[in-house]
Parts: sequence; C-alpha cells; structure tokens
Amino acid sequence: MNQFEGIHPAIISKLRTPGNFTDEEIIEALSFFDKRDIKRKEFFLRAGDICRAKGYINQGCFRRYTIDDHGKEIIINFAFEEWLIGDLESFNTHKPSIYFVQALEDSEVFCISQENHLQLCKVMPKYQAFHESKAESSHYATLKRLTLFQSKTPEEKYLSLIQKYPQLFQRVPLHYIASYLGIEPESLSRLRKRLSRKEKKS
Amino acid sequence: MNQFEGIHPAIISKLRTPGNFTDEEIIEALSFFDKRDIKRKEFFLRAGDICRAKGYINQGCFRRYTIDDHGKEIIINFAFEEWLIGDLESFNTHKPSIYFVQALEDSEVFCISQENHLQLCKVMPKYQAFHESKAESSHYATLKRLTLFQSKTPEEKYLSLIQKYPQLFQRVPLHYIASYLGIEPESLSRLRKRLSRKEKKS
DNA sequence: CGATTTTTTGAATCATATCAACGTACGTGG
DNA sequence: CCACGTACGTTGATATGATTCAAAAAATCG
Repeated sequence: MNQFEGIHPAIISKLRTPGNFTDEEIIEALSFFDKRDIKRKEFFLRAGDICRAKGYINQGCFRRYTIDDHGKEIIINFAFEEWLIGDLESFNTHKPSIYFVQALEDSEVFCISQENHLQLCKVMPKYQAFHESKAESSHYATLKRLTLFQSKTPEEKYLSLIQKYPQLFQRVPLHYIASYLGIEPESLSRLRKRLSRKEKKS
Repeated sequence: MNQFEGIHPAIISKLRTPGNFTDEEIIEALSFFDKRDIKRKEFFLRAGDICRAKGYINQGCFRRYTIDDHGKEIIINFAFEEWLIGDLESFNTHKPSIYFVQALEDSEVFCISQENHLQLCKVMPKYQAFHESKAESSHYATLKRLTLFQSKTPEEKYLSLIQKYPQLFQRVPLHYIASYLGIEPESLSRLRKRLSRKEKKS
C-alpha cells in the first residue's frame, strides 16, 4: 500500500495525520530515531535516572508510576501505540526523573535521543512544532484530568475511564487501574460488582 | 532605589530575576502591557469567552474555577501577586474557555493581548523563552499536583497546602479552599477541628 | 504443573457526604 | 451608626462508601 508498510506503521500514521508531514519528511525524521525492543516488565526509564530519550510506542503498552513516601506505587498513566513515553520534565531539564516507565507487554519503541531531538528540531521546524503542540495538549489534558479527580467520586472516575479508554481493560490488570484511579484494588473490585448489579436491574 | 519603584514592582521583580531581563528589556516589554484594575468579584475571564489576554497580577488575588455537570463550582487554583492569570489553552487555541477567573480582592493586573504577545515574542525572543518556560513548569507542577490528589487523603492534601501556601488562608475563604481540595466545606471544618485537637495533645 | 500474580470476599473501622440548622461576621443601605 | 440581609463557618445525625487486614479463589506465566 505504501513504502512504509510493515516497517513502523504506528509512528507513520501519527506523523502523517496530526503532524501533517509529507512522506519525504517522514523518511528524514525517522532517520533520527532508533528502534528498540523492550520486553514485558523491563524499564524504559527508572526514577533517579535522567531521561535521555523520548520514545514513540509502535507496539505494546507501558505504565508510568512513581513511588510515594510510604513506598507505594502510584500509577500516573498508561501508554499505548502511537503514544509518547518518557519524562518530558527530565528530558528538558536534564534532572533525574521521579518516574518509572515499565513495559506491560513485549513492546517496540522508536526512540530519539536528546541530541537527535535537538538536531531534528533544528533541521525540521515542523517537527519542533509537532513536539511542542504535543506537550501543550498534554498539559491541557492533565489539567482536565486533575479537575476530574477533584470533583468526581471513584465510581464516576471509573465510568469516565471505561468510556474513554474501553480497550484499557483488555490490556491492563485491574489493580493497576485501581492505582491510577487513586483507590485500593479491593475497592475497585467492589465498585465493579456494585455497577454490574445495577446493570442487571436495568 | 530604581527607576521602576512605585510603578509596577511585582511584575518587574519577576522579569528581572527568573527571566533575567535587563532594565532596558523590561521597559520595552512593559510597553506591550496594559494596566487594568479589577474590583472584587469582577471577572478577568468567563467560561464561554475566548481568552484574548494574559494577565500578570501586580496586586490582588484571583480564583479560577469551572462548573461541572451538576452546576457545582470546582476551584482549579488561586493566583496572587506575580502570577499569571487567564486560560493558556483558550489563549493559544482561540477556542472558548471553560474557566471563570474572578477577583477575590480589588486587584491590579498587567495585561497583554494576543496580538501584543505575538509581537513581543517576535521582537524579543527572550520573552518568548520566558513565556514557554513558564508554561512548561506549570505543566510539571500540574502533573505533580495530580499525583498528590491521586495518592493522598484530604488531610494530607490540606497539610501539604498549608505548608506550601500558608498565606492562602489569610486571603481566601475556607469554603473555596475546600473546593480546591475536592471536599465539602463541612468536611474541611471537621478536618481542621480534628487537627487542632491533635496539635493540643502534642 | 507449580508458583506467582491477580481478583474477590468478609468483617470491622473510619472518613466523607448529605441535609438541616444554627451562630457569627461582614458590609451595605437606610 | 444601626439594622438587616447575605455570606461564611460550624455542628449534629445519619448513611454510604473506602480502607484495612486477612484469607481464599481464580487466572496467568514459565
């Protein structure tokens, strides 16, 4: 169908449509990336390390989490095909990250180092704009998610999540989702039971 | 002490120190701003409107909030001297905002319109860098606040807030703080009572 | 298959939400 | 300057849902 077919389809479609890149630009941009295989449970980034590369997921699934004062894992988010992984703050400031980014499945990621990223931004302003607009919209999304957390009950948060990302539940263990929702696994289990009873009645 | 004394001290100090602007640059940059007085309870921005200006608070205090599906106000944040107000998302995308930004005291704000902002970014790259780095660090702060919300009890959130912004409690009604913390005013009242009892014992 | 991970269930406890009511403080207009 | 009304904060009673600790059941991985 096209010259990229079978090579790295996910990243291509992302650059082509929202980024509005031409095929020539895509080829050039991709030459700045390295393909990396990351096995289930392996880490793309560990807290304490400086994030020296950004990764676009071509295949697979990751979780980002941090560890609180009591040693408990707090899941910040999940990431799937075509998403960006890493820690932009550490990537940009060159300071150690507080996040772990771990594969939940055997995954394939296209990585771009800090040096290549700067270089590519220089030679291709369109890429820089692409990257900046990603960072911006991520900011807006985070703020909206914060508002959701602030004003909704766990049940409402759960329903909103299942509506927005139904595929999440096929790929991610429930106790991770519980952490993402800010509740205990037991509570999520009971919440789901409650909801399924309600469903039956209606 | 200096040529700006008494004119608009708050914004000056902000540009001088974290922005590393020279006095000449400060004078030039300020010519792109308009001073605006906003009385208590008046709005800098209303949901539904497009945010056409950013404002640096020189004097006063604001709250930003949105209204949820049930008509309830959700307070996103407060802002004081030297802080930026408005809605960056609406400012950048030219889409209607979902936020209200309302003065909690009679206030004085230095405003820069979209046009002047673009112009100033063009003629003074240092200003653009300043603005972008603000936006970035705001993003990182939002993500950290989200993590706090996700993993901490209301009591921990309250303690963390009072530790970080003790001056908040002198200027903002408690029921607004409750909304910011994502709890009901009654719960905040009881939480504070509980804590003051604990304090006495120790 | 065995071991580990994940999910569910039970029981006791605790915190928050809700609805209602009361007291207090504040500021505006008469 | 006082009085009234509105905004703010507190308290009480009750119900609901989340946490915790413990254990068992179910699913998954190697």
